[in-house]
Amino acid sequence: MSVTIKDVAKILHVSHTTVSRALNDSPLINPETKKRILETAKQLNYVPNYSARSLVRNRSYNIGLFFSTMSQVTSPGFFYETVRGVNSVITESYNLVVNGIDRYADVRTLDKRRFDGIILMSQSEKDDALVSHAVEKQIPLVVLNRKVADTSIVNVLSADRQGAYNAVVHLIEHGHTHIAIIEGEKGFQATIERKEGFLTALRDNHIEIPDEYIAEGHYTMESGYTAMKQLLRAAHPPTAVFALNDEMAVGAMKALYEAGLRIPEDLSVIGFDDSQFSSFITPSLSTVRRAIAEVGSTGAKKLMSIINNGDSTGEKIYIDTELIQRDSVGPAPKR
Amino acid sequence: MSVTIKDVAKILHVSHTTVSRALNDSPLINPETKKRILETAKQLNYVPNYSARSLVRNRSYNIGLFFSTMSQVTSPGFFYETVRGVNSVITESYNLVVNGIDRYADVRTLDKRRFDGIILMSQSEKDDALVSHAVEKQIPLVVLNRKVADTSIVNVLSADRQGAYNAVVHLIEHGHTHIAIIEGEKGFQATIERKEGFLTALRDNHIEIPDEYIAEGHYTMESGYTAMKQLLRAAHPPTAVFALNDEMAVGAMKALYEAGLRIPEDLSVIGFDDSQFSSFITPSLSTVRRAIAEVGSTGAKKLMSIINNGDSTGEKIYIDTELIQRDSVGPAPKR
DNA sequence: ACAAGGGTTGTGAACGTGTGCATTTTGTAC
DNA sequence: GTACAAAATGCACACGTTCACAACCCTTGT
Repeated sequence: MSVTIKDVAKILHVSHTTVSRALNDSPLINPETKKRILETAKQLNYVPNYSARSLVRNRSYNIGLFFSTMSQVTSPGFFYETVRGVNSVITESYNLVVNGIDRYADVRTLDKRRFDGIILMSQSEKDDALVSHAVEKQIPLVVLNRKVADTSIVNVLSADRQGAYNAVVHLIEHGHTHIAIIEGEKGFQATIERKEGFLTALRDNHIEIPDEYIAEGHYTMESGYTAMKQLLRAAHPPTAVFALNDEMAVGAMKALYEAGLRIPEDLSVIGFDDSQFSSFITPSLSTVRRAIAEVGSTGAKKLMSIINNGDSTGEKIYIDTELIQRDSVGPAPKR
Repeated sequence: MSVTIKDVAKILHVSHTTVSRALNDSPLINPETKKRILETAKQLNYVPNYSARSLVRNRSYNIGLFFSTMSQVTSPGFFYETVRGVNSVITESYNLVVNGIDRYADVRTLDKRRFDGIILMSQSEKDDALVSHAVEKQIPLVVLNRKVADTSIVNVLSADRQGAYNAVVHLIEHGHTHIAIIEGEKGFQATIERKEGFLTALRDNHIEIPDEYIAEGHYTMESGYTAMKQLLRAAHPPTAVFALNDEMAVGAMKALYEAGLRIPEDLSVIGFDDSQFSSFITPSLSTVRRAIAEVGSTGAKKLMSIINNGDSTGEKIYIDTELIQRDSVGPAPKR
């Protein structure tokens, strides 16, 4: 059926061992015979049988990229960037297997022999079952996006706190001193980090934040809309709003639009995430871009080094964010 | 190291063959011993070695999902929906391997033993190299999104023509008779299909279309913007515009906004694709949603049936689109 | 008691590749 | 030419599983 190393061997009157050595450029082979072998292998269109190779080498050549769930990922852009980042560093001899971990009935069937290593884009604490399983079974693992307690594993995270800090400084540099925040879902790591950055930036610049400048949100457009309405009812309405993600920023903009306020002349808005739509809305939305693809690629690089070199010192790596300046932020209006 | 069927066999004083039979629920086994074996297998946390199984069964248990390229996919939403759709029908025993075919130096290294079947989300004619290779090597193949000449292979396509037809009928039902089109990149299959639907709808309703209602576009926001400006300079400007994708629709809306025209009071706009941002802009954009996830899932089902049942009659399957009604379409203004 | 036959289990080879060790060939120095 | 080392090659087994075939046990009918 398909051509094997034995077929190549037979043609050249050598043993299959020699052919094997030629294909793996072993030092134990005459360069000339090696050349001959490689030539006829190519000519015969030889392709190694990965199953056989995997069996004897005890390597699957599969890298698992798992999301908490496949049916409700954070956002399409988030998903795409992650896959793209990881994919860019995985070499041709490896297969990148993408799945949601909720698709596996039992994480314990995830075997070292089925995956040489696992990259987990974690969005929920439920993933900890997989994490501890991998640790126990000594499957090389890198966790992206969500900080995990175990210090022995590699964690790649977006520096959301610093990004939020920069966003708020950006507002301050435009003269704003009345800056409100629309928070995200309570308890989420992202919410905590981003709010922390917000508060620190204000503190560093000696700006106080009254309670009425803090509005609740749930990362949805609707919640941003109602939050903004609430903020506008404040005794001294803010001149700038920092929404913890872009969806809420859009909701806030809708509320401002309805209230007859202009952006950014009357009020500046800045979001977080740089969602795809941010550049399409009017005015285009200033925001903070998380380098998701870079999170994926550095995670993948780390994983490959763990697999190949066996270095498994856990660490936490932070990937810088980028401030995206568009049209929704302007100078603070005179009072 | 890890537990094999021989380990299980040794404990129960049976042969490894018996264990194998138990695990594959073969009829050639006593239900009672089978039960005993399954129990201890579970207890030992036995996981089958896929490499070994693959080797002897000549099956990789890998399904390849290939995009033309990974670095510049049509849109994040498109990518995500595709993967999600395919993933939803792939069972746990299979690995879904995602990649761009440009990552493979030579498509001929794509082997039947490495992939039991391939799903190709095709966006370019360059993919034909892979198609013909798969046909030649008899690798089960399903091509999504792009019509391919070879009638022997399964093709799953979005019914763009019918979707465009419905969109235009939707405008006509709102009383519009002066309807313009912003075209997409010349030569693209999608452009041809959508324009065809547009023209047929007008013809069926005895509406003429003057040349000045046909504007060129390139699927970008900028091109939609300039196209709209051109359309507004017409002797009798249209009351409705059909943009062949959402990006161009947004560009058109920006041009209308600058011209002081209201949407949909003065002019209605409808797009195509239901991009993520369509619901976030103001006014929210009416559009046509392609059921990408369904394209993926039906393609995957077809592939699995080819793999398992060997039925390989080529066919072209069209997946219906869905008209998404939002706020950018209203009744035609009185003249 | 014995043959027939169904049900259940075991034996041994095979899948394609890599590797430790033995063997042969080549090269070098005397 | 011989001795020895180094280089190159071959042999045989291993990896974990499946499968064809043989072997065994037990029931049933004569």
